[in-house]
Amino acid sequence: MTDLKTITILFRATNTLTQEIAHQVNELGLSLSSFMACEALYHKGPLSVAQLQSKVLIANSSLSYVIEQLKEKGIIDINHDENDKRIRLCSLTQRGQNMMSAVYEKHVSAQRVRLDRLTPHEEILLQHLLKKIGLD
Amino acid sequence: MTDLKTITILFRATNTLTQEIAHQVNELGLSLSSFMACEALYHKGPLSVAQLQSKVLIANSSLSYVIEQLKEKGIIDINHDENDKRIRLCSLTQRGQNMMSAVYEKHVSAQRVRLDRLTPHEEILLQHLLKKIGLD
DNA sequence: TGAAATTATTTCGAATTCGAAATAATATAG
DNA sequence: CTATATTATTTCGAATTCGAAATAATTTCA
Repeated sequence: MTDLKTITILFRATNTLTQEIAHQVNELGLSLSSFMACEALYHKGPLSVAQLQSKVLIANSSLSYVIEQLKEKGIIDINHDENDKRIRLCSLTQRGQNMMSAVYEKHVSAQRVRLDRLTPHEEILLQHLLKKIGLD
Repeated sequence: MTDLKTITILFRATNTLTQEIAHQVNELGLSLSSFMACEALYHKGPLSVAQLQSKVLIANSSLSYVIEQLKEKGIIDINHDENDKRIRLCSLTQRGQNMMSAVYEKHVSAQRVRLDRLTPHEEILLQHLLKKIGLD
């Protein structure tokens, strides 16, 4: 192998999924980044800005903007950590919780339709291969 | 399989590569999208805006902006098609050609270091699996 | 202790991206 | 032929993203 065909295919596949998910969450009035932040909070509970950043894969300055958006929409709350006043903890509001429970299963099934083109064995294999090239 | 772990891993891997490539091409004063456009022209020769769009994976309105940037930098030329005056053909200028030949091999080797963590057999397999989930 | 380094987060201005509407040229159907 | 539909591309304004610098709190260590 001497070319970058694999990267082309990787970018294309990611782009297809990204567009599809973005289109779906845009109908909730959320950007993809906002939705990913909500997803993380939905699964992990309250997280600091830095912890969120490691999930959402955008620059810290961009995340500040995203958090502001979610706060304005009443989807998340922000509380400062008692022990370390630099840290701001983000958590879903009741409204945010409700939105995610109303929507998340549908989101999963829609994406699983795609992933289920692979056998379980193939899917594990794909994860394994992607991790190999994706680690820093 | 019932979760979206695979998508998480996919997005992460793509993000890692994207960041790395973007960082490298930013040093040439190019955005990732601009570089991808140049890459396509470097390999395929002159392309219409629509043909470029299918390579670069951004919205047509965004591509107009990217093309304008590249034109201003003297990296591409734009000529209208004789047969169909709607079509604008983009091609690398001599300056653009020179830039790409000076840079492209280094770009490939840098990315191949990553991809060579896979055996050739694994790489083919990865391509195959990604195509399965990535097709529309 | 207390100055210097580190960590967490935000602010700022600029660059990139988007979707929807506009423009312009070509193709099609009546 | 000519009105209509389709195709190729750009324009517009708004949203999102970025990197670098700023701010603020905590830790380190001399």
